[in-house]
Amino acid sequence: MISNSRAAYHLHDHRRCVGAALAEARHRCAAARARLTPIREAVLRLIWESHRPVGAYQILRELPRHLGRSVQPPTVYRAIDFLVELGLVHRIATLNAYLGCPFPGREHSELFLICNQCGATAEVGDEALNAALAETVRKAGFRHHSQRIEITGLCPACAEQS
Amino acid sequence: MISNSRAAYHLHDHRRCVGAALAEARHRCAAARARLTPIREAVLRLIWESHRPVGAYQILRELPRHLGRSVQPPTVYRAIDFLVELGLVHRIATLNAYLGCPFPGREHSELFLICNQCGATAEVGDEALNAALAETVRKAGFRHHSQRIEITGLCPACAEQS
DNA sequence: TGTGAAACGTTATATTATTGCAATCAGTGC
DNA sequence: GCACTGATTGCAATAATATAACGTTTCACA
Ligand SMILES: [Zn+2]
Ligand SMILES: [Zn+2]
Ligand SMILES: [Zn+2]
Ligand SMILES: [Zn+2]
Repeated sequence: MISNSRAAYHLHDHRRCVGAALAEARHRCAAARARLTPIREAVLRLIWESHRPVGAYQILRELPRHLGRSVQPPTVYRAIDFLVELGLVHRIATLNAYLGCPFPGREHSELFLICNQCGATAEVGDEALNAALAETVRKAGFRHHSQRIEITGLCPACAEQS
Repeated sequence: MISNSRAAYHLHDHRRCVGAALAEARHRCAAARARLTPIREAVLRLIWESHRPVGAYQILRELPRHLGRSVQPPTVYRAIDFLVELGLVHRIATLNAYLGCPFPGREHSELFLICNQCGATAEVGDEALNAALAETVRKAGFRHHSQRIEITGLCPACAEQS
């Protein structure tokens, strides 16, 4: 099992999260012969400002802080699509929002733990869970392409307060 | 494990699906002292015309067929919200669409198998899977309130053709 | 330096969902 | 029956999210 729940829900050195995400982004772009343009990097940095999913129009509003100028919706959506395509960012469908992937390219369950108190969202990958899910799906006669698991509840930090 | 994949993906007597859904709706409304008004019933019937999720504005466009007159978006959304609240309908977040629940009130995994060829979508409930998922979530220190699992791929019927 | 594909700018529009308030309706107690 | 009350619906406007279409610029590569 792989998870970033420690970082997502507790005080930590978030600069390391950002640094790792950017390094990984550069690495994966190079590997895919794709370009991490200023706009794409600015969007990625903005998404990585927290462990909370960010909406496209929030990105649109706040991008000038990172980019020095404003852009139009298609530009933001193109950057998001690019980052999602490369596996650097996930779309959280129930929130219509986007979240940086803490471990691009590694074992994935597309499993997200969304705190509905503070909004912090962790990602978990679990091989055993994937196997159980695949088996359930297979029993239904279904050919499995992609999956997405969104859990809402209380993160450890918020649960402690209540 | 409970599933409606047989019905969802193959030829069957769909009138039975509709009849069961309506009977269940009446039953649950009575139990909750809620009213299955003509609008709500028409929306439920429309959603149950197939095993494919239906968008809110598609419902809006087609509702006159069932209701004899047209309505405005808030009316449709209110009816949908009511049906979702009662567990008679599920929202498929990745499609922004709504699907009738084949077994309201029973064991739920909120697990949907969406065929991206024909659009037919089955629902599965699996206690073992729920347990595995709950355990994974618990290990991350998260307090689990609700879940939603959306799988895309090929249904048995479409897989056979390819 | 040319050249083609990728990236971006710009305008407009599509799609999905909600707010706020007034009018109406259904049941309840008298 | 009749007033009261909360639920439901009508209606107009608007918010929030996402995409289409097309021209221009940029950039890797030859
Ligand atoms: Zn962090
Ligand atoms: Zn990820
Ligand atoms: Zn059916
Ligand atoms: Zn269901």
